Amino acid sequence: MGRWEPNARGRLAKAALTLYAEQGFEQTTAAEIARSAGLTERTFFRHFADKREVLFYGSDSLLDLLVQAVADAPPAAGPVDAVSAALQAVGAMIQETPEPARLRYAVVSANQELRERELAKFGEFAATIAAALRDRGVPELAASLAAETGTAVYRVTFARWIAGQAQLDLPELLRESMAELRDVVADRLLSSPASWPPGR
Amino acid sequence: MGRWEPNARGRLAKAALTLYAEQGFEQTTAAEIARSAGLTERTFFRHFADKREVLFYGSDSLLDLLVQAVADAPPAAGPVDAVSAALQAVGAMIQETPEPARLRYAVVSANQELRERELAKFGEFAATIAAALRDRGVPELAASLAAETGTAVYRVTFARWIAGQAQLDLPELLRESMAELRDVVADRLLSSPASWPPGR
DNA sequence: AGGGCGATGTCTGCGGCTGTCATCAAATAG
DNA sequence: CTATTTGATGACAGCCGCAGACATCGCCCT
Repeated sequence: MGRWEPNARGRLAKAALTLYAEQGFEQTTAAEIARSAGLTERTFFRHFADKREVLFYGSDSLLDLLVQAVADAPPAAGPVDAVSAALQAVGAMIQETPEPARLRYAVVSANQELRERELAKFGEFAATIAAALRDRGVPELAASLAAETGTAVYRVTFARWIAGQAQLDLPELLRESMAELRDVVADRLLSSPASWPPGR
Repeated sequence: MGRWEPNARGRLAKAALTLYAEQGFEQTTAAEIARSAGLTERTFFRHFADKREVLFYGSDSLLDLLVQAVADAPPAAGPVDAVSAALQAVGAMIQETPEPARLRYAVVSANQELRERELAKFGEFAATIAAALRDRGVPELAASLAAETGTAVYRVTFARWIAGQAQLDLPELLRESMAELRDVVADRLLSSPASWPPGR
């Protein structure tokens, strides 16, 4: 056995999620988390840039999954299909262990700063997906739109999955949402007068 | 003349933008902004919840504009058209005074915390738009998807407008992006093998 | 056996942010 | 016209998030 217990990062992440869930994010100090994991506050901040980041431990691996799934899509697949497949891959992985996901979602939803950080993570996801699409030869604008739209669909759908007590299949829900989006976007300009919308 | 100079909030916002642009967000203290506006640090935090929020002074009025534009769309217009019109209205308003918008964008882009806050603001916009769509009778899922997708399109397009040195017409760019999104989403499933994407 | 290395602890300090109370001019009541 | 209330501000004290600097100490490599 080493000088220290192994997996300090993981212990901190676990302790943080527990404490945040028990007593709230704002009511929990970094020193408290560290103590709960048998470490000091200073060490906490060596492993995580700030008090929020500890809740997103492991999200990097999802980035790899996204990139891989986009790259693995058949060459003939359009950008939206590639993104859809990537999101379904993530959805399937999340669904494997729903309980931590639900707990994390509850904690994040309860706090403004955490919601902001989560949106930033989604922004990173979108940027990564867009880059992977460009690697497939998708033009810049189409790649950005497909990636941003895809993450937006994921957010909306994940919230619905949580609200449905997770009895539903997340990848299946994602496919349905993508289909709904296609219909909604295609429905535009139906029976609208020539003078509207404004502009040419 | 009153006991104090008028418009403390506006003075703080102006001083903050100037200082953030000159020396960076992190290098600027709240006390410095307050002093620059002839006030104290404590008063700064009475007017703005935190150091980031001061950069988003006035964004509430955009919310009103969005709600109004969605409500004013013709009854026959679909949700995506109503959202598109609302975004164009915002784009037109932003375009009226491009310089502050460009400066603000540069400051926000340069700092992670500020980018997070901006995403949170876009999230509020999306939630507000979705509510306005539901008031038009649009079903929950379609409203959320249209609103989130619309704000995503706005973000991508605004960045392109800025990058183009703003010689372009923002509402026009927004229309083009919406058209591109429609094409990209409609293109899905073209010539993809039956075994893909996974699932039914 | 010795020396570098990496993860941690300790100490110290700044800045963001808040609670609390005092102040004072302007609006309002009587 | 005076008394009172109100609302914005200042002054002061304090917690917590977070970071720099330095010491410690097992582990690994030679």
